[in-house]
Amino acid sequence: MNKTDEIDRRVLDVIQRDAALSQRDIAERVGLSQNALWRRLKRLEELGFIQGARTRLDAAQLGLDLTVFVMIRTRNHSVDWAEEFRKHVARIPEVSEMHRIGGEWDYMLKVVTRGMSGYDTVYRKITTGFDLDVVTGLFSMETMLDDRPLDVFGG
Amino acid sequence: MNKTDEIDRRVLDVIQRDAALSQRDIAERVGLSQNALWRRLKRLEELGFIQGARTRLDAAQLGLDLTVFVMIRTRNHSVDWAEEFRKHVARIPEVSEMHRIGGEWDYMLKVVTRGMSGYDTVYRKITTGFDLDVVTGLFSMETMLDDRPLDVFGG
DNA sequence: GTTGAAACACCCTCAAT
DNA sequence: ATTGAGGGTGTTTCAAC
Repeated sequence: MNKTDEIDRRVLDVIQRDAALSQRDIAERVGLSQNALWRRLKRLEELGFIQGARTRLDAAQLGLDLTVFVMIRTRNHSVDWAEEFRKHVARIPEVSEMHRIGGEWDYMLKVVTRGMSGYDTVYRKITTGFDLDVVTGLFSMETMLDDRPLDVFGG
Repeated sequence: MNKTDEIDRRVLDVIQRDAALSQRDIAERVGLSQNALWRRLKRLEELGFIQGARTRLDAAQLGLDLTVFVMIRTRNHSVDWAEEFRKHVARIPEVSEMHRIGGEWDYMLKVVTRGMSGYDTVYRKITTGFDLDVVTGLFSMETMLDDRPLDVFGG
């Protein structure tokens, strides 16, 4: 990691786990004064380590009870087609991630939606207007670990 | 969705996109007074819709430049074994998600780590001490969409 | 649901060390 | 790097409507 030391990592780890902490509390946890912490936070923001904060919602409580990983093989492998496909998928709010992957498949999407009928709707949206070779879903039966913090240390 | 109306959904959508907004700003966006918004937020927290806030960090800037989806087939399918395996995987900080899935594979893990050498280390950690039948990695060549907000509306 | 106000906590900046 | 302090902003809780 460039231009950061151990204390910076600890700061980043604390705030990535809880964005609601006051600067006073963060400072106490990492062993800095509130003033010194403020300057570090400002620097870390300017350097681009910090990308804003999000409130986490309970997906199940919102009725979003089904997670499906969608594997896609395409016939077209041009860069332009890929970007068009990305824009198309970006318009589907149930898609939480999209990766271009290597090997047997070309794309992998993570879909979080409302039951099988919700997935059916998403499936239709994904495939509409694009020439996809194979589309198959891997259904999550149980989310055992979800959305954990990044491994700020180590490495 | 239970016990929530359209305004609640709008509140949740606003705060899931930006946890740093003031109550005054949120209230203005959803068309409430700050006071009324405060009561709604408190209620939404009590009902469990809100699960706290996280600061988002730039993975690439932290050196976390490789995402791998690890597909695992096991020989043991008992509930106890699954829980032991979950605890084992939960101790590996590079694993950001873990799902028990149906079909050809048994588990799918999302790993975010530092290059191929980082993945090799994680691979060894995952497989140490557990009798896994097949372990294969799907490597993300490009993250096209990442960590998008939940689909609060729709459905 | 609303406005207004009071009490308090927090953020940001500056001065001094 | 630290403490201390001041002004501005945000949060929380009232009272009154």
